[in-house]
Amino acid sequence: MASTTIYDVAGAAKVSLATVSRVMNNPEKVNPETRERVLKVIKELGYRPNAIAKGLASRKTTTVGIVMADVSRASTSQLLGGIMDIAKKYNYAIKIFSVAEGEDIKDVLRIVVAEQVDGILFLNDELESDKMHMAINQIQDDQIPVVLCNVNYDELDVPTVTIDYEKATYEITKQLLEEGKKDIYLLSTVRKYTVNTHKVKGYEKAMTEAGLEPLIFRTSGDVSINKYHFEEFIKNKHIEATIAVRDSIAVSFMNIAINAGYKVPEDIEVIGLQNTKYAVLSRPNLTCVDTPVYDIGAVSMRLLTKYMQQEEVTESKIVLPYNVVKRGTTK
Amino acid sequence: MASTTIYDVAGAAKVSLATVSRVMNNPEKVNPETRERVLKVIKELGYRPNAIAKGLASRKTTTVGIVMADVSRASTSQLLGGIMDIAKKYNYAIKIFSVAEGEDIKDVLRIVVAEQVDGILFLNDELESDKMHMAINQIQDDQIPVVLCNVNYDELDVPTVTIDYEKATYEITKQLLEEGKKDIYLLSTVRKYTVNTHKVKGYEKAMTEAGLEPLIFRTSGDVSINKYHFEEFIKNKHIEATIAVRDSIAVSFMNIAINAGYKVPEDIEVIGLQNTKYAVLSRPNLTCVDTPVYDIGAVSMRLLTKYMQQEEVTESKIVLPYNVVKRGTTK
DNA sequence: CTGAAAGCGCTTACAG
DNA sequence: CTGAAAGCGCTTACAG
Repeated sequence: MASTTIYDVAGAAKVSLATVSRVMNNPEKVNPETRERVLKVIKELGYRPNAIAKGLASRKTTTVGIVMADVSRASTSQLLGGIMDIAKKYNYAIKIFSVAEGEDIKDVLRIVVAEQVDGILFLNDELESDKMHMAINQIQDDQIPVVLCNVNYDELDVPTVTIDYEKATYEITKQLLEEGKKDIYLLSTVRKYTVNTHKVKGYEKAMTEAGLEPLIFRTSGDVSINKYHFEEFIKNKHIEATIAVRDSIAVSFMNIAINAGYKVPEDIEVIGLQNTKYAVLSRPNLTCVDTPVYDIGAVSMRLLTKYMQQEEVTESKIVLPYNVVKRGTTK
Repeated sequence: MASTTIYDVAGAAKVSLATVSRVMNNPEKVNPETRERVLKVIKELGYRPNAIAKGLASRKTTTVGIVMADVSRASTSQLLGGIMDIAKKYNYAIKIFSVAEGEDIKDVLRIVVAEQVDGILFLNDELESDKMHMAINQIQDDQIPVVLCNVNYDELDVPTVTIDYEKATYEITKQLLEEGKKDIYLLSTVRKYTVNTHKVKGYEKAMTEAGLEPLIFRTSGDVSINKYHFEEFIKNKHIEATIAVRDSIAVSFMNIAINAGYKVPEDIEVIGLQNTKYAVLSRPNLTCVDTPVYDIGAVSMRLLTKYMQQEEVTESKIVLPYNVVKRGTTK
């Protein structure tokens, strides 16, 4: 069954294809009566313009490209949730692209550009920083709007939507310090993500201001690996509180600590910096800085639509607010 | 900076655009010397064919459409992981579409079709069953290949990749029965997903065969809701074991049970039917039927490529194997 | 093996 | 307000 084209509609409505096109794109330029007649035929035939042909003729595909490292990561899929909802609202289609481990971002980008997207969203921060810089320069040469989503390179002048992870971590560390805690560890990852770098900075600032040496323990994001790290860690260190860059790391640590005989929060307080579903499935439930990942996705997509439609943008770097959710792992 | 077109390449290589096109699509039809010359220019100019123009001219977009209810659900994003990896391997681009709560699948489908995808993948089973049937009929009328991914409508003759949830649940229930357990509850959802229907069937079969009345407790997938359900549940029932359709439900139940004074697995055994990351972040770790969600995504994408490229397909309904991972919540 | 030409299904100045 | 025509960047028979 060949699908119906603009010619079919034009024929049935006894107008030229130009008029049908206008009815769809500039209805105000068409005589109301003609317009109604065409609209009726469109509905009868169930006509929908071929997006590919439209894209070629108008040189706008109404499609955005999303570049990410790993879809299955919880934050990525939540970002996607926000992005999809807003994209739907503004009638944008979404193409997704992954950068595999070891693959060159620039290669992926050339594909994205060849796919003729109207704008690009970079998700998260698992992509190597220096390559990202080059990649972004390249896109900007191509004149195609980009927004960075949940990642922040301070030194780059690129539209960005994120939260102030440094401040969040600084504040939560300070709260622990004010309670009189001293042996506060930051549980971070071995691999250096820019977002985690900001968290480390905020933590270090708070500790240093309090005259204390920062205590950072780096491990893997993989539970089956960090488990062993934590078993050693807990044996050898005196720990009063931990703040983890990811909830799953916080929960993994807490489970090991409790199994080793510690009480949470009485002996050790534990805090996560995300507020994912892990936080409400742990026992006790995890206190968290709540980072609005869905919103970051939604806002970044909205920002991108502004650039694509050449609307005026007053703020190109948007920082969303966060808040703290107190649960059972803190006093 | 306007991007380079096939004309630029043709000009620089002193051939016609037809030859450039052939070099890219049917290299064997081009004289080796000419081919090398063109290839060299392509590399120099960094030429990549405009995917949109190519799609229009060839009526193949090398793009697949993925239709889903909710990206942020863990199983969806894992399916996507498998899909993306295989799609990349076969050079397919991916467009994602969501069906919002209350939205008509047919409306979404008309968009998908207008976007000119070469094939469609339906993810999971959150879409209303009767509407799905109509939707699938519609696509098949449009002659566009479809594969169902991690969902199975027995009564529909549509290519499908899934696992045998009924058998898996039957077997795990039987194992508990053989240990002498009788008060074995199935924790399912209030909303009826087809996949869960299969799980219920397998469970009921095992219980009935053992001469026992099936014991099904239905609750919400939302932890903040099912928590209260479980508090009542545990007060009023005698429970020896539970099997949950989702890991998060299993963990949520287990936390309530332990807080109420029960020991797991001594008093109550708990089993999940997914094996997500939740299973290794619970205390104790959750015994699970391990369902290979990534693989389901990968295999379904591979199957779809076969249909799109008109390769011969020997099996249109693929059932992947699963296995059981014993951890701390069973004896 | 190679090129000229038609066509994919639209949009968009340009006339009228 | 409407239509004829050119063009978007490719592919693909058809000749040669």
